[in-house]
Amino acid sequence: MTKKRVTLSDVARLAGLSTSAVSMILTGRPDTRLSPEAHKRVHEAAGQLGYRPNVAARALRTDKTHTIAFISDYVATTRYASGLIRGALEAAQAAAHVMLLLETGGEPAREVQAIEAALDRQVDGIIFAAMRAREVFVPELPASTRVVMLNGTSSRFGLSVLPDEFGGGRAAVELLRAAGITDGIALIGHNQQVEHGLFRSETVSRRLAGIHAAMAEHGMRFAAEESCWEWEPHHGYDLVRRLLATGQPLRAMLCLNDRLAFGAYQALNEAGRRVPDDIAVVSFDNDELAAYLRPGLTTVALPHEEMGREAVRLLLSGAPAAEHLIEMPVIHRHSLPPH
Amino acid sequence: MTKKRVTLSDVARLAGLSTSAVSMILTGRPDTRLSPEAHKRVHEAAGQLGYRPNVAARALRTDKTHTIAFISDYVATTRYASGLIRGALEAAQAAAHVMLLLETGGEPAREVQAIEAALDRQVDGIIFAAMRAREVFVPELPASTRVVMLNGTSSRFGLSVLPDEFGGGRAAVELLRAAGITDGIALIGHNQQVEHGLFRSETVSRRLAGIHAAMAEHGMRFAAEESCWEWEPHHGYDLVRRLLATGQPLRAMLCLNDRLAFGAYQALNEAGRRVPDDIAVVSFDNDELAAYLRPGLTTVALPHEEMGREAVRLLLSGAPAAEHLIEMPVIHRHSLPPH
DNA sequence: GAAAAGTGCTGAAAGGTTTTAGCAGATTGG
DNA sequence: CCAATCTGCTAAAACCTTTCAGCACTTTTC
Repeated sequence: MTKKRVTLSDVARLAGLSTSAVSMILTGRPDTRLSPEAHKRVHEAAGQLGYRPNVAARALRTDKTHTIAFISDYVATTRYASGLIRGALEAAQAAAHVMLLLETGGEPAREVQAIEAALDRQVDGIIFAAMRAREVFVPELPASTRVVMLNGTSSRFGLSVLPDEFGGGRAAVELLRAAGITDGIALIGHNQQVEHGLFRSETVSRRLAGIHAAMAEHGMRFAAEESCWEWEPHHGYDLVRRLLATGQPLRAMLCLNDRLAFGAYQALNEAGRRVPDDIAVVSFDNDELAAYLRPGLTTVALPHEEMGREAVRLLLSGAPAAEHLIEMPVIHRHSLPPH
Repeated sequence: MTKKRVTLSDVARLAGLSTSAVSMILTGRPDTRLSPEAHKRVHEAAGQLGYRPNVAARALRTDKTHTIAFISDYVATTRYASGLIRGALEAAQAAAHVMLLLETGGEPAREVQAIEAALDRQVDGIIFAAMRAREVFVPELPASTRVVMLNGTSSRFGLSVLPDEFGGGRAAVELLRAAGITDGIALIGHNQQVEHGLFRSETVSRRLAGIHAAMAEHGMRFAAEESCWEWEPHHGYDLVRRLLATGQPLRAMLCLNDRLAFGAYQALNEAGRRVPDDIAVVSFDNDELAAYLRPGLTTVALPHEEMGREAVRLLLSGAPAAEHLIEMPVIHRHSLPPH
């Protein structure tokens, strides 16, 4: 019933060698001088017994666990999380590592607990993920611990992975231009406070900066800028309804995220305006929603999976502190008129 | 720079006791006879040094790691995953455990790898989660390993957690009755094959069984049953469009999931039918979508978080093999007429 | 009043691995 | 031919914890 695990010394016994020899051969140390014959015997014995090294024992000796910790503030509240997690998981698996998932709810006390839990298990590195990009508080940590910030920044840890929001902002404007739309554009979700960095995330202000840079470059101006604090569908709905009621002529809506765009669709629909013929819509994030809308929403995607992958690559590669920007690809669907 | 970790013997030295004594005191063994004085000194020393036990060393000795593995076929493809994961994470944390996340893509080879990776780390138990409830293939495993199936079943492991789909199906029908709707109901997404268990998941057929049981009980019959294989928004859209074109009088749509309902809304909208006044909609899952629709979609929720929580509770409690059904709560929004 | 149980603690073993130092014999360099 | 180097391998230490057996008494039990 309770089959004992097969250990190094079992293999050694079967191969007729010492455990040291077996260890060296199995771990593939380069400078070893053991005979090819010995190698063969050991591998055969290991295979035959189905030997698997005991990670705890190995960790004790080497301080390496082939395990990383993914500590995030929220995992489920936002659909964004799963992309980051999946990307990270994929890269970890590719590097033969395993991933510990920890959630803190953004509470400092739980952050400390999570870090301790991770450190106790001697993880090889920690990824700190924020679901909304922001400056993140990170508790005290031994200097030797490798850390990368994912979708967030920290003054203490310079190695971070962020979406290239500035480029994404530009891309959205270029999309409109390419469709021949240079005026009658409304910006939905814009928020004055954001630009001044008083409240919201760093990345959103970069998104706006990219948008404004591209507009200025081509001498374009928004026909309207509608602000709101939160970016949920009903905010988009309210904003666009109000905007349409003004009777102002409009050719496009540039929504700051897909949920706002979703609300915008609802309002446009109610008003009998057809997308994209009467009015075009461009947005950000590539939420799951975007594909469900009719017509499909053209949007500048948050490259969550790629960000997750890059984060663990950086973590494991020993890269120096730097800010890594991941391109935001545009997802072409049908909310822009063909050109 | 490289501060060495503080170890048990550091604490022992400071407290003026042996490591054994310190170990006993710190692990809080009940039968120990060490003096209160000693307890005090040890706790003080440990606190002062910031001692944290080395989990690897402990695991080596005790075979307990306070770590569980969550092995799922897909984590990100479906939004369902995050609920399961969050629930599991929450319960694990509450029990001072930590969770390893592994993904297999449903491929047997990767399943084997995932299990080995977990076993190598001597996890205290494994949760096998399926994103679509189904019979799951689980590779060979030492008999001593505790396993619970989450949102799926396995012939080999009888301990499983599933949504109470039968009850959920009944609840949906009761919802319609309570709103005074007993005829003119269309079932959207129904699939003949499903009921015969030829293809799709066990749980979906239970959902249908619950629906039909409740209908039969009240002598109700569907005015229409529209079938399709996949349950994405555009399927719902097509189905409902076709159905409306028949001109058949209808009072409600019972959609088998929220994405179908989403498509149904689009088709109803286009046809100028108003929800819930002209026609009511009830659905299943409580997808994120459901809250975004206007009017909000009343739906019978998949209790993913609670399922995740229950799974780790069962895993850690040593419960015997059994099928645990979690109630599907109805989420009242505004797609049914008030009564 | 002898055996048993209690007291407060310690030394050593065990758990499975990696790594360092080293051992005897063979080969090479000068 | 002596020393140095190479060769193929092993013994033992180290990593940090938990647990078992015991020590040298004192107290209780019948």
